[in-house]
Amino acid sequence: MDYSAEGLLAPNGSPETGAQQIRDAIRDAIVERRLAPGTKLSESDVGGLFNVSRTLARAALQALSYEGLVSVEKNRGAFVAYPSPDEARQIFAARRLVEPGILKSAAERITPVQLEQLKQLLVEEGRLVGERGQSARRAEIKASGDFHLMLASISGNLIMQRFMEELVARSSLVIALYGQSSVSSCGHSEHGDIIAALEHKDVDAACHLMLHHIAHIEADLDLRERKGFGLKEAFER
Amino acid sequence: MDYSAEGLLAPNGSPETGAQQIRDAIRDAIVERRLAPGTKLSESDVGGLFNVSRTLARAALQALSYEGLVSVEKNRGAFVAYPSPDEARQIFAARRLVEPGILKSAAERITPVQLEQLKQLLVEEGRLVGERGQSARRAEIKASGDFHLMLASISGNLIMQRFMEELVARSSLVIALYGQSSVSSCGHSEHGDIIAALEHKDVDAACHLMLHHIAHIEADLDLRERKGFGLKEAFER
DNA sequence: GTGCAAACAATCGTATACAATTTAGCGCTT
DNA sequence: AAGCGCTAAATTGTATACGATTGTTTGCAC
Repeated sequence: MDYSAEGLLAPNGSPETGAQQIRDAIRDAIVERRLAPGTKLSESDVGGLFNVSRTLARAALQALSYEGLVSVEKNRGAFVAYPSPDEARQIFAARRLVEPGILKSAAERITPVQLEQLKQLLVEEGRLVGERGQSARRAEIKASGDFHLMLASISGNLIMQRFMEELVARSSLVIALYGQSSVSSCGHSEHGDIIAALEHKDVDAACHLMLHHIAHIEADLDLRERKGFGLKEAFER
Repeated sequence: MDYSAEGLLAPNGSPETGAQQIRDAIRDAIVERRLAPGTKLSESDVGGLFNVSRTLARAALQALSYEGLVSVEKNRGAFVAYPSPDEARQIFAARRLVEPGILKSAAERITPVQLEQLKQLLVEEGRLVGERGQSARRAEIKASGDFHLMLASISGNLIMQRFMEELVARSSLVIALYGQSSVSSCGHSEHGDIIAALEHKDVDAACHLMLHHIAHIEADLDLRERKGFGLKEAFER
Protein backbone atom coordinates (compact mmCIF):
# COMPACT_ATOMS: atom_id res chain seq x y z
CA MET A 1 0.00 0.00 0.00
CA ASP A 2 2.32 2.65 1.22
CA TYR A 3 6.02 2.17 0.71
CA SER A 4 6.98 5.76 1.36
CA ALA A 5 10.37 5.90 3.03
CA GLU A 6 9.47 3.84 6.04
CA GLY A 7 11.22 4.53 9.30
CA LEU A 8 14.89 3.83 8.90
CA LEU A 9 15.77 3.94 12.53
CA ALA A 10 12.43 4.56 14.16
CA PRO A 11 11.36 1.42 15.95
CA ASN A 12 8.07 2.90 16.99
CA GLY A 13 6.86 6.38 17.71
CA SER A 14 4.88 6.65 20.88
CA PRO A 15 1.86 8.69 19.78
CA GLU A 16 1.15 8.08 16.12
CA THR A 17 3.09 6.54 13.38
CA GLY A 18 2.12 8.55 10.35
CA ALA A 19 1.79 12.09 11.56
CA GLN A 20 5.12 11.86 13.35
CA GLN A 21 6.94 11.00 10.16
CA ILE A 22 5.31 13.77 8.20
CA ARG A 23 6.06 16.25 10.94
CA ASP A 24 9.72 15.27 10.96
CA ALA A 25 9.98 15.43 7.20
CA ILE A 26 8.49 18.92 7.05
CA ARG A 27 10.58 20.06 9.98
CA ASP A 28 13.74 18.89 8.29
CA ALA A 29 12.71 20.71 5.15
CA ILE A 30 12.17 23.90 7.12
CA VAL A 31 15.35 23.63 9.15
CA GLU A 32 17.42 22.86 6.09
CA ARG A 33 15.80 25.83 4.37
CA ARG A 34 14.26 23.97 1.50
CA LEU A 35 10.96 25.52 2.55
CA ALA A 36 11.12 29.29 2.70
CA PRO A 37 9.43 31.23 5.50
CA GLY A 38 5.94 32.25 4.53
CA THR A 39 5.35 29.30 2.23
CA LYS A 40 1.79 28.12 2.38
CA LEU A 41 1.33 24.56 3.54
CA SER A 42 -2.13 23.53 2.45
CA GLU A 43 -3.51 20.47 4.17
CA SER A 44 -4.50 18.90 0.88
CA ASP A 45 -1.10 19.48 -0.66
CA VAL A 46 0.76 18.11 2.32
CA GLY A 47 -1.51 15.11 2.47
CA GLY A 48 -1.16 14.48 -1.23
CA LEU A 49 2.57 14.80 -1.05
CA PHE A 50 2.85 12.07 1.56
CA ASN A 51 -0.04 9.98 0.29
CA VAL A 52 -2.11 10.34 3.39
CA SER A 53 -5.39 12.01 4.17
CA ARG A 54 -5.87 15.53 5.36
CA THR A 55 -6.33 14.20 8.88
CA LEU A 56 -2.69 13.24 9.24
CA ALA A 57 -1.45 16.27 7.36
CA ARG A 58 -3.39 18.46 9.72
CA ALA A 59 -2.02 16.68 12.77
CA ALA A 60 1.52 17.17 11.52
CA LEU A 61 0.95 20.86 10.86
CA GLN A 62 -0.57 21.26 14.28
CA ALA A 63 2.45 19.66 15.86
CA LEU A 64 4.76 22.00 13.98
CA SER A 65 2.74 24.97 15.10
CA TYR A 66 3.36 23.97 18.72
CA GLU A 67 7.06 24.10 17.97
CA GLY A 68 6.74 27.53 16.45
CA LEU A 69 7.89 26.40 13.03
CA VAL A 70 4.51 26.78 11.39
CA SER A 71 1.87 29.36 12.06
CA VAL A 72 -1.69 28.36 11.41
CA GLU A 73 -4.29 31.07 10.95
CA LYS A 74 -7.86 30.23 11.58
CA ASN A 75 -9.79 29.44 8.42
CA ARG A 76 -6.81 30.53 6.35
CA GLY A 77 -4.32 27.74 6.56
CA ALA A 78 -0.81 26.95 7.69
CA PHE A 79 2.35 28.75 6.65
CA VAL A 80 6.00 28.23 7.34
CA ALA A 81 6.63 30.60 10.21
CA TYR A 82 7.83 34.06 9.34
CA PRO A 83 9.38 35.25 12.60
CA SER A 84 9.28 38.97 13.16
CA PRO A 85 12.45 40.78 14.20
CA ASP A 86 11.08 40.90 17.70
CA GLU A 87 10.45 37.17 17.76
CA ALA A 88 13.97 36.66 16.45
CA ARG A 89 15.38 38.67 19.33
CA GLN A 90 13.34 36.64 21.79
CA ILE A 91 14.60 33.40 20.34
CA PHE A 92 18.20 34.43 20.82
CA ALA A 93 17.48 35.91 24.21
CA ALA A 94 16.09 32.53 25.20
CA ARG A 95 19.20 30.82 23.94
CA ARG A 96 21.44 33.16 25.89
CA LEU A 97 19.32 32.35 28.88
CA VAL A 98 19.39 28.58 28.72
CA GLU A 99 22.52 27.51 26.88
CA PRO A 100 25.01 28.46 29.58
CA GLY A 101 22.99 26.48 32.09
CA ILE A 102 22.81 23.51 29.76
CA LEU A 103 26.52 23.74 29.19
CA LYS A 104 27.18 23.80 32.89
CA SER A 105 25.03 20.76 33.43
CA ALA A 106 26.65 19.00 30.50
CA ALA A 107 30.12 19.73 31.85
CA GLU A 108 29.25 17.99 35.09
CA ARG A 109 28.03 14.85 33.45
CA ILE A 110 30.08 14.47 30.31
CA THR A 111 31.91 11.20 29.85
CA PRO A 112 35.08 10.65 27.83
CA VAL A 113 33.16 8.82 25.13
CA GLN A 114 30.70 11.67 24.82
CA LEU A 115 33.55 14.13 24.55
CA GLU A 116 34.90 12.03 21.72
CA GLN A 117 31.53 12.06 20.01
CA LEU A 118 31.45 15.82 20.26
CA LYS A 119 34.84 16.06 18.65
CA GLN A 120 33.77 13.74 15.89
CA LEU A 121 30.76 15.91 15.25
CA LEU A 122 33.09 18.86 14.98
CA VAL A 123 35.27 17.07 12.46
CA GLU A 124 32.24 16.18 10.38
CA GLU A 125 31.11 19.76 10.52
CA GLY A 126 34.50 20.98 9.41
CA ARG A 127 34.48 18.61 6.49
CA LEU A 128 31.14 19.98 5.31
CA VAL A 129 32.33 23.56 5.53
CA GLY A 130 34.98 22.75 2.95
CA GLU A 131 32.62 21.09 0.50
CA ARG A 132 30.63 22.82 -2.18
CA GLY A 133 27.05 22.51 -3.24
CA GLN A 134 23.58 22.93 -1.86
CA SER A 135 23.55 19.51 -0.32
CA ALA A 136 26.71 20.11 1.66
CA ARG A 137 25.42 23.45 2.82
CA ARG A 138 22.24 21.88 4.14
CA ALA A 139 24.20 19.20 5.91
CA GLU A 140 26.39 21.91 7.41
CA ILE A 141 23.38 23.76 8.75
CA LYS A 142 22.15 20.58 10.35
CA ALA A 143 25.52 19.62 11.79
CA SER A 144 25.95 23.08 13.23
CA GLY A 145 22.66 22.76 15.07
CA ASP A 146 23.46 19.23 16.12
CA PHE A 147 26.41 20.51 18.12
CA HIS A 148 24.14 22.53 20.37
CA LEU A 149 21.64 19.69 20.49
CA MET A 150 24.25 17.20 21.55
CA LEU A 151 25.28 19.42 24.43
CA ALA A 152 21.67 19.47 25.53
CA SER A 153 21.56 15.71 25.21
CA ILE A 154 24.67 15.34 27.34
CA SER A 155 23.12 17.53 29.99
CA GLY A 156 20.80 14.61 30.64
CA ASN A 157 17.68 16.71 30.85
CA LEU A 158 15.09 15.63 28.31
CA ILE A 159 12.99 18.72 28.87
CA MET A 160 15.83 21.09 28.14
CA GLN A 161 16.78 18.92 25.20
CA ARG A 162 13.34 19.28 23.65
CA PHE A 163 13.37 22.98 24.32
CA MET A 164 16.73 23.36 22.64
CA GLU A 165 15.46 21.46 19.63
CA GLU A 166 12.77 24.04 19.26
CA LEU A 167 15.16 26.94 19.70
CA VAL A 168 17.70 25.59 17.23
CA ALA A 169 15.03 24.94 14.63
CA ARG A 170 13.54 28.37 15.01
CA SER A 171 17.00 29.92 14.89
CA SER A 172 17.45 28.37 11.49
CA LEU A 173 14.31 30.14 10.32
CA VAL A 174 15.56 33.44 11.69
CA ILE A 175 18.92 33.06 10.00
CA ALA A 176 17.22 32.20 6.73
CA LEU A 177 15.23 35.40 6.97
CA TYR A 178 17.64 37.89 8.45
CA GLY A 179 21.09 36.40 7.96
CA GLN A 180 23.45 38.58 5.97
CA SER A 181 26.62 36.68 5.26
CA SER A 182 25.88 33.59 3.23
CA VAL A 183 27.74 31.31 5.61
CA SER A 184 26.00 32.53 8.71
CA SER A 185 25.18 29.07 9.93
CA CYS A 186 27.46 28.94 12.93
CA GLY A 187 31.01 29.84 13.70
CA HIS A 188 32.71 26.52 13.30
CA SER A 189 35.86 27.43 15.16
CA GLU A 190 33.85 28.66 18.13
CA HIS A 191 32.39 25.23 18.56
CA GLY A 192 35.90 23.88 18.79
CA ASP A 193 36.84 26.45 21.40
CA ILE A 194 33.89 25.42 23.54
CA ILE A 195 34.85 21.78 23.33
CA ALA A 196 38.40 22.63 24.31
CA ALA A 197 37.19 24.53 27.34
CA LEU A 198 34.98 21.60 28.25
CA GLU A 199 37.89 19.24 28.00
CA HIS A 200 39.89 21.38 30.41
CA LYS A 201 36.97 21.37 32.81
CA ASP A 202 36.86 25.13 32.59
CA VAL A 203 33.13 25.59 32.83
CA ASP A 204 33.18 29.33 33.22
CA ALA A 205 35.26 29.78 30.12
CA ALA A 206 32.99 27.44 28.19
CA CYS A 207 29.92 29.42 29.23
CA HIS A 208 31.59 32.65 28.29
CA LEU A 209 32.53 31.25 24.92
CA MET A 210 28.99 30.05 24.40
CA LEU A 211 27.55 33.47 25.10
CA HIS A 212 30.06 34.99 22.76
CA HIS A 213 29.17 32.42 20.14
CA ILE A 214 25.45 33.19 20.34
CA ALA A 215 26.14 36.90 20.20
CA HIS A 216 28.27 36.29 17.16
CA ILE A 217 25.46 34.56 15.34
CA GLU A 218 23.00 37.26 16.30
CA ALA A 219 25.38 40.00 15.20
CA ASP A 220 25.21 38.67 11.66
CA LEU A 221 21.48 39.37 11.48
CA ASP A 222 19.85 42.44 10.05
CA LEU A 223 16.83 42.73 12.26
CA ARG A 224 15.41 45.94 10.91
CA GLU A 225 11.73 45.85 10.15
CA ARG A 226 11.09 45.23 6.49
CA LYS A 227 8.48 47.45 4.99
CA GLY A 228 7.39 44.96 2.41
CA PHE A 229 9.78 46.05 -0.28
CA GLY A 230 9.96 42.45 -1.41
CA LEU A 231 6.65 41.80 -3.11
CA LYS A 232 6.75 38.11 -2.42
CA GLU A 233 6.94 38.62 1.32
CA ALA A 234 4.29 41.30 1.15
CA PHE A 235 1.89 38.89 -0.46
CA GLU A 236 2.47 35.75 1.47
CA ARG A 237 2.28 37.67 4.68
CA MET B 1 -6.88 43.75 3.39
CA ASP B 2 -3.93 42.72 5.39
CA TYR B 3 -2.86 44.79 8.32
CA SER B 4 0.46 43.04 8.58
CA ALA B 5 2.79 43.29 11.53
CA GLU B 6 0.16 41.36 13.37
CA GLY B 7 0.06 41.58 17.12
CA LEU B 8 2.60 39.47 18.89
CA LEU B 9 0.17 38.77 21.63
CA ALA B 10 -2.88 38.93 19.45
CA PRO B 11 -6.14 37.72 20.96
CA ASN B 12 -6.52 35.83 17.73
CA GLY B 13 -7.24 32.17 18.41
CA SER B 14 -4.43 30.84 16.31
CA PRO B 15 -5.20 27.25 15.39
CA GLU B 16 -8.75 26.25 16.15
CA THR B 17 -11.44 27.48 18.37
CA GLY B 18 -12.93 24.31 19.75
CA ALA B 19 -9.89 22.20 20.46
CA GLN B 20 -8.20 25.12 22.18
CA GLN B 21 -11.02 25.47 24.66
CA ILE B 22 -11.08 21.78 25.45
CA ARG B 23 -7.35 21.74 25.88
CA ASP B 24 -7.47 24.64 28.32
CA ALA B 25 -10.30 23.09 30.26
CA ILE B 26 -8.51 19.79 30.67
CA ARG B 27 -5.24 21.51 31.49
CA ASP B 28 -6.90 23.51 34.23
CA ALA B 29 -8.42 20.35 35.60
CA ILE B 30 -5.02 18.70 35.68
CA VAL B 31 -3.18 21.67 37.17
CA GLU B 32 -5.82 22.15 39.83
CA ARG B 33 -5.58 18.44 40.58
CA ARG B 34 -9.15 17.58 39.87
CA LEU B 35 -7.80 14.98 37.48
CA ALA B 36 -5.38 12.61 39.17
CA PRO B 37 -2.21 11.44 37.43
CA GLY B 38 -2.82 8.21 35.56
CA THR B 39 -6.48 8.91 34.87
CA LYS B 40 -7.52 7.58 31.51
CA LEU B 41 -8.76 10.15 29.06
CA SER B 42 -10.61 8.28 26.39
CA GLU B 43 -11.24 10.21 23.21
CA SER B 44 -14.89 9.24 23.20
CA ASP B 45 -15.39 10.29 26.80
CA VAL B 46 -13.66 13.61 26.36
CA GLY B 47 -15.60 14.28 23.20
CA GLY B 48 -18.87 13.34 24.85
CA LEU B 49 -18.11 15.48 27.85
CA PHE B 50 -17.66 18.59 25.73
CA ASN B 51 -20.24 17.65 23.14
CA VAL B 52 -17.81 17.47 20.28
CA SER B 53 -16.56 14.68 18.09
CA ARG B 54 -13.57 12.54 18.71
CA THR B 55 -11.66 14.64 16.21
CA LEU B 56 -11.53 17.66 18.46
CA ALA B 57 -11.04 15.61 21.58
CA ARG B 58 -8.09 13.96 19.95
CA ALA B 59 -6.60 17.28 18.90
CA ALA B 60 -6.88 18.58 22.45
CA LEU B 61 -5.25 15.48 23.89
CA GLN B 62 -2.48 15.70 21.35
CA ALA B 63 -1.83 19.29 22.31
CA LEU B 64 -1.65 18.33 25.96
CA SER B 65 0.77 15.57 25.17
CA TYR B 66 3.10 18.13 23.57
CA GLU B 67 3.04 19.99 26.86
CA GLY B 68 3.85 16.85 28.76
CA LEU B 69 0.62 16.88 30.73
CA VAL B 70 -0.84 13.76 29.17
CA SER B 71 0.91 10.78 27.74
CA VAL B 72 -0.64 9.01 24.80
CA GLU B 73 0.27 5.41 24.19
CA LYS B 74 -0.13 4.02 20.77
CA ASN B 75 -3.36 2.09 20.32
CA ARG B 76 -4.03 2.33 24.03
CA GLY B 77 -5.18 5.84 24.69
CA ALA B 78 -4.32 8.98 26.58
CA PHE B 79 -3.69 9.26 30.30
CA VAL B 80 -2.99 12.12 32.63
CA ALA B 81 0.78 12.11 32.84
CA TYR B 82 2.34 10.15 35.64
CA PRO B 83 5.81 11.66 35.89
CA SER B 84 8.50 9.32 37.14
CA PRO B 85 10.79 10.48 39.93
CA ASP B 86 13.44 11.03 37.32
CA GLU B 87 11.15 13.19 35.22
CA ALA B 88 10.26 15.11 38.34
CA ARG B 89 13.91 15.81 39.01
CA GLN B 90 14.38 16.98 35.44
CA ILE B 91 11.43 19.33 35.70
CA PHE B 92 12.87 21.00 38.76
CA ALA B 93 16.35 20.99 37.30
CA ALA B 94 14.92 22.84 34.31
CA ARG B 95 13.28 25.35 36.61
CA ARG B 96 16.51 25.95 38.47
CA LEU B 97 18.12 26.47 35.13
CA VAL B 98 15.73 29.00 33.67
CA GLU B 99 14.00 30.83 36.49
CA PRO B 100 17.03 32.82 37.64
CA GLY B 101 17.55 33.99 34.09
CA ILE B 102 13.91 34.91 33.73
CA LEU B 103 14.05 36.76 37.01
CA LYS B 104 17.10 38.67 35.89
CA SER B 105 15.40 39.67 32.67
CA ALA B 106 12.24 40.60 34.52
CA ALA B 107 14.16 42.75 36.95
CA GLU B 108 15.56 44.78 34.09
CA ARG B 109 12.21 45.48 32.53
CA ILE B 110 9.78 45.63 35.41
CA THR B 111 7.65 48.76 35.68
CA PRO B 112 6.13 50.19 38.85
CA VAL B 113 2.67 49.13 37.78
CA GLN B 114 3.85 45.58 37.19
CA LEU B 115 5.47 45.53 40.59
CA GLU B 116 2.16 46.57 42.03
CA GLN B 117 0.39 43.79 40.15
CA LEU B 118 2.86 41.31 41.58
CA LYS B 119 2.16 42.52 45.07
CA GLN B 120 -1.54 42.28 44.51
CA LEU B 121 -1.12 38.72 43.32
CA LEU B 122 0.74 38.03 46.53
CA VAL B 123 -2.05 39.49 48.63
CA GLU B 124 -4.60 37.40 46.79
CA GLU B 125 -2.47 34.34 47.34
CA GLY B 126 -2.16 35.10 51.03
CA ARG B 127 -5.89 35.46 51.33
CA LEU B 128 -6.41 32.02 49.82
CA VAL B 129 -3.92 30.41 52.17
CA GLY B 130 -6.12 31.44 55.06
CA GLU B 131 -9.32 30.09 53.60
CA ARG B 132 -10.61 26.60 53.94
CA GLY B 133 -12.09 24.18 51.48
CA GLN B 134 -11.22 22.40 48.28
CA SER B 135 -12.10 25.36 46.13
CA ALA B 136 -9.77 27.70 47.99
CA ARG B 137 -7.00 25.15 47.86
CA ARG B 138 -7.33 24.86 44.10
CA ALA B 139 -7.29 28.60 43.71
CA GLU B 140 -4.22 28.72 45.89
CA ILE B 141 -2.42 26.23 43.71
CA LYS B 142 -3.25 28.30 40.68
CA ALA B 143 -2.26 31.59 42.29
CA SER B 144 1.03 30.13 43.43
CA GLY B 145 1.87 29.15 39.89
CA ASP B 146 0.66 32.46 38.55
CA PHE B 147 3.37 34.19 40.53
CA HIS B 148 6.07 32.42 38.58
CA LEU B 149 4.14 32.88 35.36
CA MET B 150 3.80 36.57 35.88
CA LEU B 151 7.53 36.92 36.35
CA ALA B 152 7.98 35.18 33.02
CA SER B 153 5.45 37.51 31.49
CA ILE B 154 7.29 40.54 32.83
CA SER B 155 10.51 39.25 31.34
CA GLY B 156 8.95 40.09 28.00
CA ASN B 157 9.99 36.86 26.34
CA LEU B 158 7.00 34.97 24.97
CA ILE B 159 9.05 31.86 24.38
CA MET B 160 10.27 31.66 27.95
CA GLN B 161 6.76 32.44 29.09
CA ARG B 162 5.33 29.49 27.22
CA PHE B 163 8.12 27.28 28.52
CA MET B 164 7.45 28.34 32.09
CA GLU B 165 3.76 27.59 31.62
CA GLU B 166 4.71 24.06 30.78
CA LEU B 167 7.10 23.75 33.69
CA VAL B 168 4.66 25.14 36.21
CA ALA B 169 1.88 22.87 35.00
CA ARG B 170 4.07 19.82 35.14
CA SER B 171 5.34 20.83 38.57
CA SER B 172 1.78 20.72 39.78
CA LEU B 173 1.54 17.14 38.61
CA VAL B 174 4.76 16.24 40.38
CA ILE B 175 3.61 17.82 43.61
CA ALA B 176 0.31 16.00 43.38
CA LEU B 177 2.19 12.73 43.08
CA TYR B 178 5.15 13.13 45.39
CA GLY B 179 4.31 16.04 47.67
CA GLN B 180 4.34 15.15 51.35
CA SER B 181 3.07 18.06 53.38
CA SER B 182 -0.48 18.86 52.47
CA VAL B 183 0.28 22.51 51.83
CA SER B 184 3.16 21.83 49.53
CA SER B 185 1.96 24.20 46.87
CA CYS B 186 4.53 26.93 47.28
CA GLY B 187 6.10 28.80 50.10
CA HIS B 188 4.00 31.89 50.22
CA SER B 189 6.42 33.99 52.23
CA GLU B 190 9.24 33.20 49.84
CA HIS B 191 7.32 34.81 47.05
CA GLY B 192 7.13 37.93 49.14
CA ASP B 193 10.86 37.87 49.78
CA ILE B 194 11.55 37.69 46.08
CA ILE B 195 9.31 40.64 45.38
CA ALA B 196 11.04 42.60 48.09
CA ALA B 197 14.43 41.88 46.58
CA LEU B 198 13.10 42.90 43.20
CA GLU B 199 11.83 46.15 44.61
CA HIS B 200 15.26 46.93 45.99
CA LYS B 201 16.80 46.17 42.60
CA ASP B 202 18.88 43.49 44.22
CA VAL B 203 18.86 41.03 41.36
CA ASP B 204 21.45 38.69 42.82
CA ALA B 205 19.53 38.33 46.04
CA ALA B 206 16.32 37.73 44.13
CA CYS B 207 17.94 34.98 42.09
CA HIS B 208 19.36 33.43 45.19
CA LEU B 209 15.98 33.51 46.86
CA MET B 210 14.40 31.97 43.80
CA LEU B 211 16.84 29.08 43.80
CA HIS B 212 16.22 28.59 47.48
CA HIS B 213 12.50 28.69 46.85
CA ILE B 214 12.65 26.01 44.16
CA ALA B 215 14.88 23.87 46.35
CA HIS B 216 12.38 24.27 49.13
CA ILE B 217 9.55 22.99 46.98
CA GLU B 218 11.62 20.09 45.79
CA ALA B 219 12.71 19.23 49.32
CA ASP B 220 9.10 18.56 50.20
CA LEU B 221 8.91 15.76 47.66
CA ASP B 222 9.45 12.11 48.32
CA LEU B 223 11.02 11.03 45.10
CA ARG B 224 11.82 7.47 45.98
CA GLU B 225 10.71 4.93 43.46
CA ARG B 226 7.48 3.34 44.51
CA LYS B 227 7.55 -0.41 44.35
CA GLY B 228 3.82 -0.68 44.06
CA PHE B 229 3.16 -0.91 47.75
CA GLY B 230 0.06 1.16 47.19
CA LEU B 231 -2.26 -0.98 45.19
CA LYS B 232 -4.04 1.96 43.71
CA GLU B 233 -0.89 3.33 42.12
CA ALA B 234 0.09 -0.14 41.00
CA PHE B 235 -3.15 -0.43 39.07
CA GLU B 236 -3.47 2.95 37.45
CA ARG B 237 -0.05 2.85 35.99
C1' DG C 1 -8.97 -27.38 37.52
C1' DT C 2 -5.53 -25.40 34.60
C1' DG C 3 -3.79 -23.68 30.18
C1' DC C 4 -4.21 -22.31 25.62
C1' DA C 5 -6.87 -20.47 21.77
C1' DA C 6 -10.24 -18.26 19.32
C1' DA C 7 -13.95 -15.03 19.27
C1' DC C 8 -15.77 -10.69 21.41
C1' DA C 9 -15.56 -6.02 22.90
C1' DA C 10 -13.49 -1.67 23.28
C1' DT C 11 -10.57 1.84 21.69
C1' DC C 12 -7.53 3.92 18.69
C1' DG C 13 -5.72 5.13 13.65
C1' DT C 14 -7.00 6.86 9.37
C1' DA C 15 -9.96 8.10 5.63
C1' DT C 16 -13.87 10.18 3.79
C1' DA C 17 -17.93 13.26 3.85
C1' DC C 18 -20.31 17.34 4.95
C1' DA C 19 -20.67 22.23 6.80
C1' DA C 20 -18.72 26.82 7.41
C1' DT C 21 -15.70 30.29 6.09
C1' DT C 22 -12.81 32.69 3.13
C1' DT C 23 -11.28 34.11 -1.42
C1' DA C 24 -11.67 34.99 -6.23
C1' DG C 25 -14.19 35.90 -10.32
C1' DC C 26 -17.79 38.00 -12.81
C1' DG C 27 -21.31 40.97 -14.12
C1' DC C 28 -23.85 44.94 -13.10
C1' DT C 29 -24.42 49.77 -11.95
C1' DT C 30 -22.99 54.53 -11.98
C1' DA D 1 -13.81 52.46 -16.91
C1' DA D 2 -13.94 52.12 -11.88
C1' DG D 3 -16.47 50.46 -8.00
C1' DC D 4 -19.70 47.55 -5.82
C1' DG D 5 -22.25 43.27 -4.82
C1' DC D 6 -23.23 38.68 -5.74
C1' DT D 7 -22.21 33.96 -6.91
C1' DA D 8 -19.00 30.08 -7.21
C1' DA D 9 -14.70 27.78 -6.24
C1' DA D 10 -11.40 26.56 -2.99
C1' DT D 11 -9.88 25.68 1.65
C1' DT D 12 -10.42 24.93 6.32
C1' DG D 13 -13.39 23.16 10.53
C1' DT D 14 -15.87 19.33 12.27
C1' DA D 15 -18.28 15.03 12.23
C1' DT D 16 -18.93 10.37 11.00
C1' DA D 17 -17.51 5.83 9.19
C1' DC D 18 -14.56 2.03 8.61
C1' DG D 19 -10.40 -0.75 9.50
C1' DA D 20 -6.70 -2.12 12.77
C1' DT D 21 -4.82 -3.09 17.17
C1' DT D 22 -5.20 -4.27 21.88
C1' DG D 23 -7.28 -6.46 25.94
C1' DT D 24 -10.68 -9.53 27.78
C1' DT D 25 -13.59 -13.33 28.08
C1' DT D 26 -15.39 -17.60 26.89
C1' DG D 27 -14.95 -22.31 25.60
C1' DC D 28 -12.57 -26.46 24.84
C1' DA D 29 -8.93 -29.77 25.39
C1' DC D 30 -5.97 -31.99 28.54
